[in-house]
Amino acid sequence: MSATQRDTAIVWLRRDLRLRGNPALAHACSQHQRVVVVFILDAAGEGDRSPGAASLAWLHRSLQALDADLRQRHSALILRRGDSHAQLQRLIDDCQATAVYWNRRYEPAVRERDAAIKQWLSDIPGLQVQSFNASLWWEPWEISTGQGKPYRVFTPMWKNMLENWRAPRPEALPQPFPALTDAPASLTLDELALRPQQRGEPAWDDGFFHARQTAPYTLWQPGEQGAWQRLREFGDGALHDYKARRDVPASAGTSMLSPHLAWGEISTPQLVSELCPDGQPPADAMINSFVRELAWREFSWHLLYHFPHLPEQPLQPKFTDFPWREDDSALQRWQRGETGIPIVDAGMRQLWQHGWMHNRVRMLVASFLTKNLLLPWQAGERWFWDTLVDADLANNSQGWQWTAGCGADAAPYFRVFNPVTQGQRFDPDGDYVRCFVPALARLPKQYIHAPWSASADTLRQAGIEPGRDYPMPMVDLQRSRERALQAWQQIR
DNA sequence: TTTTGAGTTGTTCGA
DNA sequence: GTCGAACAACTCAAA
Repeated sequence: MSATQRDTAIVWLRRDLRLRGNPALAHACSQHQRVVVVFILDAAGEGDRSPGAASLAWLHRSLQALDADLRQRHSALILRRGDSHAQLQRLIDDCQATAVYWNRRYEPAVRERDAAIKQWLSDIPGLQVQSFNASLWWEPWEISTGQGKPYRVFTPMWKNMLENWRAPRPEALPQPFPALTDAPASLTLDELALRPQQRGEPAWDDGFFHARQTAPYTLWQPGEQGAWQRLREFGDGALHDYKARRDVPASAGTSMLSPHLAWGEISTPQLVSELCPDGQPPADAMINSFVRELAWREFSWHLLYHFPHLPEQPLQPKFTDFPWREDDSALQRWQRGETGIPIVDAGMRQLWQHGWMHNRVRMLVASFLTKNLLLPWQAGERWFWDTLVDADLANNSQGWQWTAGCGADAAPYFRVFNPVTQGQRFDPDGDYVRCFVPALARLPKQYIHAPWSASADTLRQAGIEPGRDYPMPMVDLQRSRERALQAWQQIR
């Protein structure tokens, strides 16, 4: 086809909200004169996994940033809402498009929807339709065990990845970027009603982005530029002590790139390319341990691809009969951070205030819910899905299954985290607890993770009346641990 | 086909 | 306080 003024490509962005390292966009810009970048809000198209409230609050700002980046290049982001196929069809007509490109997603419901859309669009004469890989280092079908089966254990997969090292080559920013003339109709960002205020709710997301940010955590900056800024800060600082510091929730020693990754403002291939520029496995131990975490993300996505029931059903079938309890009021106490276990409550309150929780604490609160309270991991997974700005179907499901012990790894049955011991080990001065549970701020550090062990005198001096200022523990840690081990015996 | 080695992130107890 | 052993059995992956 000759390149005429009407030679228009549509780039359908979803969870790849960036201009750099974006294969669909790069292809469109190199092959077509006019490029229309569209985002379609299609809740129904995601099955019962449309983004949660916290994710939507992030999405609002990410789309805002993307539009600003495009406008700087004399283009713009076109916004639509509704059924993806219907909207694409309309947009194709609106701008006489000759091509539609997008980057692949791997969530079960989305895969099904996208396959149908690809089929329908491919039947339109003269329309090119192509999908690309923008998010994964390895496609799920590109790596397997010697038997040709998908990996169900991380370490052998990581060994395979190291032995067959793949150096990603992310696409450069299209230069010059094609200006958008005769822009098709677009909704305004406010019309998508992604922020709570626009749905008539209180502005509960303020704490995510402006007010009450609590040290040592800094402001989120959604969008591609924010992602690279975060990477620079991490690369200049915490990365060099990553192995030890990543476990200390009070020190912000993790990359905090997860929401940027979840929305594709930056991608694993880009990160690997930045961190391993010589095209070899990292020689540096710190970089190695961080890249290994990125490989875990790959592992999770591969698992979701090969086992699409991962978000709902335990990977190990014997757990179908596990005697989970049903207790809505206990679930609610956990959700609100009122369990009476300081580090658990600190984590749940951090989640509520910031839309994010430190990784180590995620394990602790998940272990507490599934082992000490014996509540189903699916209930925790759903809460995280709604409250995390980095909610990611594969990582969230995989992580919860791992903690519950029904997932893909050799979790010994006896691994039940003790939140007091863990608090003492990873938050020795209690800074993290003090930060998110201010009622305990004046308690000396030897009691901060177990206020019930402090004398009445000590509590009084710290200004704490148990049950009024801070709840009594909702379960006995020792007894609930034993109950969990007994429950495990039942399905052995 | 069979065998062998190994498996992210832990806790508790007793010396 | 520190340290090593016990805590089950199973599944996965590779030889």
